[in-house]
Amino acid sequence: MAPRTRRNAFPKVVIERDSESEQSSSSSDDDDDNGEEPLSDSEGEEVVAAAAAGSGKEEKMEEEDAAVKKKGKAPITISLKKVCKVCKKPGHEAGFKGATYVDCPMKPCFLCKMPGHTTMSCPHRVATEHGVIPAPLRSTHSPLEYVFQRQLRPKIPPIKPAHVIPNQVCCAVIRYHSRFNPVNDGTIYAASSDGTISCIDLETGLSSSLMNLNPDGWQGPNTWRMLYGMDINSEKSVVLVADNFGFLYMVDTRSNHKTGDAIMVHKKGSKVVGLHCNPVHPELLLSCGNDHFARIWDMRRLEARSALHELPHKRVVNSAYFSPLTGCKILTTAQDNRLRVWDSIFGDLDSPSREIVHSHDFNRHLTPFRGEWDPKDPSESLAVIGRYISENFNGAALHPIDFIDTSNGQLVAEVMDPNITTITPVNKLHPRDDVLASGSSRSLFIWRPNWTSEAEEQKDERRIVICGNAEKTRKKGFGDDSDDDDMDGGFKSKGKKTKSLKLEVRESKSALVIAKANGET
DNA sequence: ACTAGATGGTTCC
DNA sequence: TGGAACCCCTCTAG
Repeated sequence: MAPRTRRNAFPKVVIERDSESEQSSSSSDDDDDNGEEPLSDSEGEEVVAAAAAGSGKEEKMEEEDAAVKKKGKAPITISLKKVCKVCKKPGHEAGFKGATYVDCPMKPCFLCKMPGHTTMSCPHRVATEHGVIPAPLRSTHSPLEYVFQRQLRPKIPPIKPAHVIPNQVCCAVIRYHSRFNPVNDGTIYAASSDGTISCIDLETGLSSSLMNLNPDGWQGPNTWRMLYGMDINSEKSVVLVADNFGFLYMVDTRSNHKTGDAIMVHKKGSKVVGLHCNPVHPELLLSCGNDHFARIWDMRRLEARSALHELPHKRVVNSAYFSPLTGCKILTTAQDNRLRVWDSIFGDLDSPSREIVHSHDFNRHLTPFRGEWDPKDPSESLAVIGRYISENFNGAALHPIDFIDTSNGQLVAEVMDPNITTITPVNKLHPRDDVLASGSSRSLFIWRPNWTSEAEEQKDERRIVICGNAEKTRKKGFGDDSDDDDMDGGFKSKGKKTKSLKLEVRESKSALVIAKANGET
């Protein structure tokens, strides 16, 4: 209706239908020159109309018309063809078919980022090793070591403990919101996106401010400093934090005052997202950030451009951790869908010992994924990390939590629960108990091994698939469960019914801490 | 049952 | 160098 009433001053509207023969033009000076690609000639708002197949076409066109009146642009093609929502081209469709995601064939593989195949047929997806890129031989130092690596090592049976995978949900909290930060015994040091560090006493609930990077308040985004990376060096009694402009700050935990000047540890203006103090060598600090680098620093000589080593990545580095027992290995998670492992910080650090392709290429709405070491693994090879792309699991699209042997890239276990459909980018294993805490910004789950009922193993033996029962709106056992006593530094809710709690999972030195704060406090 | 919007790194101009 | 457009598997309020 509306298009017919338009005058010559309004742009021509060409409608393309799903079948090529059915074409109509609503403009008065119709010249049928619509051989172009349906959506190639305009700004993109026509896509909306194109997607609106079926009902409401006329209303859509009226809206379209109104938009055109405002802009006075010409000409516009409205396509009623179905187009791929990813590449906007007809002939195929991407998206979920049931619980299976069908990839757009026009895009590179969503997993390994290489062209020529889709995620479904990606060699890294179907390979047993889950896509490991082996260490280059030049990482060996001497001919002797080369011989050892090549000829002797494979014959030595690896001492690999049987990994215990916490795979059953024992309590779950969905919908919580909180930003605290690391915890140390009865106190929490919190680094905040408002640029402050505060110290909170868990007994009294009182907090004191240690540092404020925005003393003048909001002066615009160019000056507002936000804290991201944080760790505590208890040996040196300092809290280390880093901001979104590439600078590192230190606060003495005894005097609760800032020590020294800010040090530029990453490219000026780039976000420093992770700090980790070496668990064995207190003088070593690891940082990572948005400038695509992870850097190893000597705490005794901390100044700009004085890093001991620079570990380059292809994309932003989400996290970087020393290994928990010897502190000799490094595990990083980068946004190029690769976990990287350096086997020895005292060896050749020019290139990673291994790159493991793994889907953690988060979209911007998610907390960045962080691969973390299993602190109980004496071989320092097991790592846990949430997976971004989903798997069709009995008709449900689930995002498992992967346990990966970083020595060979093998997927040891994938943990999931049919009731948990959310992505869990942050996962933490308990330092001694077989407990996994996993969560995102809005949810938290505690997993334990399923000893009572046998885990349902798929025919594929290398994988363990779990069926559990999570209570979606209410947690059970947490706080009432005496086993939780061993959560160092955490505090129980003393038998109270736990309703809406704020939760934060964090580690302090070697301990997993689950801090719970009642909304009242 | 549907969609807009929050959100941030990257790329292109 | 800065601004704008772009972006594949979210999540949820409306």
